[in-house]
Amino acid sequence: MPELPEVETIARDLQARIAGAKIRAVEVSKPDVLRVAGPKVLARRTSGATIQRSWRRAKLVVLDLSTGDRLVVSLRFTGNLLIEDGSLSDDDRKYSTVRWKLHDGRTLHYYEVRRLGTVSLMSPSQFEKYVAKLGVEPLEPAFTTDLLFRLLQSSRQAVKKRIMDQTAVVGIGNIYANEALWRARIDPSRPSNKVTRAESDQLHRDIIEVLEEALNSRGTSFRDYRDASGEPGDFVRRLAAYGREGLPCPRCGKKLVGTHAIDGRATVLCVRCQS
DNA sequence: CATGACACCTGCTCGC
DNA sequence: TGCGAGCAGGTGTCAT
Repeated sequence: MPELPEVETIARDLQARIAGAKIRAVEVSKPDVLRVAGPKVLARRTSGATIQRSWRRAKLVVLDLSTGDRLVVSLRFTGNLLIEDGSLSDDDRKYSTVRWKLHDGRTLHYYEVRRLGTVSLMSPSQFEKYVAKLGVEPLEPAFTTDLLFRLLQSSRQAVKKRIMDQTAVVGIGNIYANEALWRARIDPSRPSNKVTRAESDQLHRDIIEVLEEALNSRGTSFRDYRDASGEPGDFVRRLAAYGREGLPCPRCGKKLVGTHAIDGRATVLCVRCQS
C-alpha cells in the first residue's frame, strides 16, 4: 500500500497524536505479523514504555520507546496504524492484529488485511543492522543528481525497477515510480545504465517533485490507504499515469498503455512521450 | 554478485 | 448466482 508520502503522513500524525503516550498493555490477535519478538516478548518489553517519537525511515514507521527499543512497522500493501479514541469501525476491529492500549484510554492498532506487513521490536543494534542495507532518502540533501546518476549507471535493470530498489533509493514504490518516469518522459523499461545524464537529472527533479506534491496531498488513496485518523490521501486526483491505462495522456492525449513486463508489476506509460 | 522466480496473505473484480 | 483466475501502494529468501 504505502510509499514514502503515505508512510511519512502516518508517522507525522502519530508523532502529533501519541508522542509521549505511555503503553499500558499489549494485545496480539494475529501473531504471524510479528518479527524478531513474539507476542510474549513484545508485551513484556513494550508494556510500561513511553512512545517518545514517531518517524519514518524508507517505508518504515519507527516508534522510539523510552526503553531504547524501537517498534519498526513495515506496512507492505495493506498495513496501517490507526489511533482509536472510541470510534473504530467493525472492519477496523476485524483487521486489528496488534493493539497497544495506552494509559490515556486510547488504543494504537496495527491494522492488516493481507498480513504481509510486519511489526518488529528491535534493540538499537538490531535496528542499526537493519537500516544499514537501505539506500538514500530522496527528500534529503544526500540525494544528489550525481548520486542518482551513479546508481542508474551501476545496473542494467529496467530503470523503473532500479528506482524502486530500496537498497538504492528508498521510498519509491509502484505508483511514484510510474509517475516520476512519466514526468521525466523516460520509458520505464529502459536499462538503467542507458539513461543519459540529462535524463537522470530530469528524473531526479521529478522524483523529488512528485514525492513532495504527494506529501502535500497527504498521500495517494488508490484503494485502501488512510492516514492514522482514517482519512484518505488526495493525490489520486493528480495521478497522470498510474491507474490510468486506456485513458488519454494528460500531456499529448495519446492513450496510455499498460503492461506487466517489468518485474510483474503494473506499469502505465505514454508510448509517444516516453522513450 | 546481479538477477529472476517464488513465497507470503486476503479480498475484490471480472469473465464464463 | 457461483466459481476460478488474476490482480493489488512490498519485500525477504533462495536458486542460478
